[in-house]
Amino acid sequence: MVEQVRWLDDAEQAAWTGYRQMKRLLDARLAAELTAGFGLSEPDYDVLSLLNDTDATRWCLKDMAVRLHWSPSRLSHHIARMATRGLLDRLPCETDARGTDVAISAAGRRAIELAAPGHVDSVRRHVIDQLTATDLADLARITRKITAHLRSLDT
Amino acid sequence: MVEQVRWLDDAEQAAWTGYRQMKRLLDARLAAELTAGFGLSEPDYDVLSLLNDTDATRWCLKDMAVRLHWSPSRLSHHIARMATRGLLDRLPCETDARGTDVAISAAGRRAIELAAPGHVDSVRRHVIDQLTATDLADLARITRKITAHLRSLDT
DNA sequence: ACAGTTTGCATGACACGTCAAACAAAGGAA
DNA sequence: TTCCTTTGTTTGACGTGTCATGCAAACTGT
Repeated sequence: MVEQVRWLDDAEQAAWTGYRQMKRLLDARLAAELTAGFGLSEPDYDVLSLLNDTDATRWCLKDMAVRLHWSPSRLSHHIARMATRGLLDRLPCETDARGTDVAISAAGRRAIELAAPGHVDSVRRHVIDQLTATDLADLARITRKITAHLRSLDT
Repeated sequence: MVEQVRWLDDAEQAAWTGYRQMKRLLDARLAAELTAGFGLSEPDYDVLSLLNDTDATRWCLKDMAVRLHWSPSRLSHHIARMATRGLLDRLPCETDARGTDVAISAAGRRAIELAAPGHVDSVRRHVIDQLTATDLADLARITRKITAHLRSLDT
């Protein structure tokens, strides 16, 4: 007995393929501008923003992973890559001998402070400025619904 | 002279971070269900869908790349990987000795016909069913605006 | 016909992210 | 204490996507 498949109708297709196309083009564009202008990837940007914007001078990986919503493995790999580039320093955690702390380096601070205005400008030009206030509210509402649904599946 | 940076206000932040979070969670979820259920990745799915849904028994890489909006390099890499898994066959193009044609294999056809209903169901459960008809129209409109803007930059 | 350019694709090096496995330190129960 | 489990991190293998490069076939102008 084959279950009936409900394929997507035109309106559903328009939303879904629209999302997929926007995602591909937008991510490529933002990554390209960030890399070309400042030699940073989006993950680099996220890590450095966290380290630069908060008062804490050091973060342990565990807390960073939660804050960034990254897997521990991903964070470990990425921190290792960034450390070899001199963007940050790894230090042994003082309160837990298993842990590793991360601190932003002078080069990392220079990089993020140079890149931040340009990246915000990219987001503004390619996203915010293309949409009305209503669009922005709609997008926030839509993404909130789907995000909430997906988070509820993991509990 | 430092230019003034217009950081994102709350409404803009809500839309932008909402999009980024949804993207990460949604992509991870859909990829996981597709892989776990059918051993296909999303790129696999896109390629096989194209080969299976159209009347043409073979496609040349060039045309596929345009149709999928993929870079030639990406397509070449991916076709190579899929060919080693037996999902499709590579044939010399008959009208252009430089070209390569691709045809779906029996295994590839089985895979896509098995996976398609499940994948559509994933999309329906995690996206379509979470949104109202208004949401879907809003999403289509928003993505169309941004996609059109980004495409206009490449011309 | 021939030289120069363009086109179609393959390849290698690399960055990114996932999973599974490994490991030492920490914590808890006896 | 001793044992067992959990936790924090690292590592390796792999799939994926990008860029730069290489190369042969196709095209173009003379």
